[in-house]
Amino acid sequence: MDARKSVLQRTAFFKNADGPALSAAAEAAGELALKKDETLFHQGEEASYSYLLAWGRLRLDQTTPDGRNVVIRYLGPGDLVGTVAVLRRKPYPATPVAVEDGMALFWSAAAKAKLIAEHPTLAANAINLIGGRLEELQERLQELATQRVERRIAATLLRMVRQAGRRVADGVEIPFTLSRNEIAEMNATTLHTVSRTLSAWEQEGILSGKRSSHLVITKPHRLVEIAEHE
Amino acid sequence: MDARKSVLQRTAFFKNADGPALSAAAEAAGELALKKDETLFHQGEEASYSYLLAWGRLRLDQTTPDGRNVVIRYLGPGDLVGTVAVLRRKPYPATPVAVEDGMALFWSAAAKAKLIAEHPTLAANAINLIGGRLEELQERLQELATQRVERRIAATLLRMVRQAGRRVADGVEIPFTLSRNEIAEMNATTLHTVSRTLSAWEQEGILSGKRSSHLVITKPHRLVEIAEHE
DNA sequence: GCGCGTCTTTGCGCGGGCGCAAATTCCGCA
DNA sequence: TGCGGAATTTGCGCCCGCGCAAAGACGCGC
Repeated sequence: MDARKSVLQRTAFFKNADGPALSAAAEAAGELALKKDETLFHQGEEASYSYLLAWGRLRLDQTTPDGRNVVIRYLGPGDLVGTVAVLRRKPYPATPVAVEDGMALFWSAAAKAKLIAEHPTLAANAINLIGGRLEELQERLQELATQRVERRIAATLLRMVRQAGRRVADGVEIPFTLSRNEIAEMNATTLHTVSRTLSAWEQEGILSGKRSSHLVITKPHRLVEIAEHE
Repeated sequence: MDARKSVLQRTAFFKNADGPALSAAAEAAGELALKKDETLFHQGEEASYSYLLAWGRLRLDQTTPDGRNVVIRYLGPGDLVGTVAVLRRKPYPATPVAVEDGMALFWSAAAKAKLIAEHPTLAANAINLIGGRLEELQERLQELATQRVERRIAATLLRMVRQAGRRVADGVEIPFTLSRNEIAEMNATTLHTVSRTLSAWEQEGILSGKRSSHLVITKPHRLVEIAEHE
């Protein structure tokens, strides 16, 4: 239990939370081990549980009625999952899929609502987190609306670096597998176009890493130029 | 003051709020009359005030570094404006412009934070509202990513009808001026393409209303077909 | 080590919708 | 009522990026 509390304590959602809040949360929580490619829940299901990703990484997918897929965002340690749906009493709007092994804590809808109602700090933190996502989506919407594919891909990679990047010998690494298709679904384009673009960048020595090996950005400044130039 | 309370009482943000919450809110609030084309604040400014639109209608604009404009959404009576930025202590991410005369109530950042911290009901309502916007944006992102222009425009008009539509003799009216350019900026396209599309629809008798007169959708079911077909 | 399946690369052609430009219509206002 | 400016319509050509197709590379299990 104390181990769990120390996990919670490090997350943005529990930032500045007092002892009682932490204890109540830790007691009411369940734990769930996640293996790569497993899902936490499915888009459209009734929202019964709210999750907090302790470690690992998730891809949040949204499927269109006609079966196409869009990647809404990636989630990392400390991120809330399914919380908005639970608090709004609406079906989950998307499906979170593990892209690597991980672990999540979860609460029933009632427990989560109680937690937030009784601890204003948690409510404020939730608003912060959700608000941040809202603004990120607004930014992406703008990109999608005004910029061409190459710039969008550059911006997306930079965003991944910012959110999950890890320094390595020859640059910055995105520390999990990211297929061409996934990059395409993040950028409203096709895997073909992504492939062509990344090939060109590899030629220029901007990045490297094929297949299941992780992407390494060797010249982040060049990506910034592409994302911002004109 | 009581008049103000009765205004507040009807909004989603104050839903289920108890007497003390309402009184505190009403006392701390300022009032602001809005004329068409006036702005509440500007994108990039530090967020000092949080607003609640009492009546009227706003268009939320986001400008790109290179001067292009994107319409994030329209806001109607009862909507919160600038609240996320205030609570996150970040600059306003967009600019709200009045598209018709209206009135807003406003609170200082400190007053708003206090209000939410002391009244869990308000916190829950805020999460609901912000969460709803998040999900709407996810839906739009998906549309933008997977559908062609014609379907996106249809979906946008239907959304406007849902949010602000008013029944009239020959169909449903969108009760404020909506230029071709504004529709374009909502749909990541150009006013030219919007013009062509609406012209075609007018030929088919799906809708009518030119220039400064309001759009009237005469055959909403046809729009639904276009938005969903295939 | 071999073979199979999946992911990736690359070529090619086409088309949706942008960009530019000009004509036209409508509105507000004097 | 007439004028000036802004919004809208429409034409036309071109280009980005999709769609299809096929080949190639890599990884995994047997």
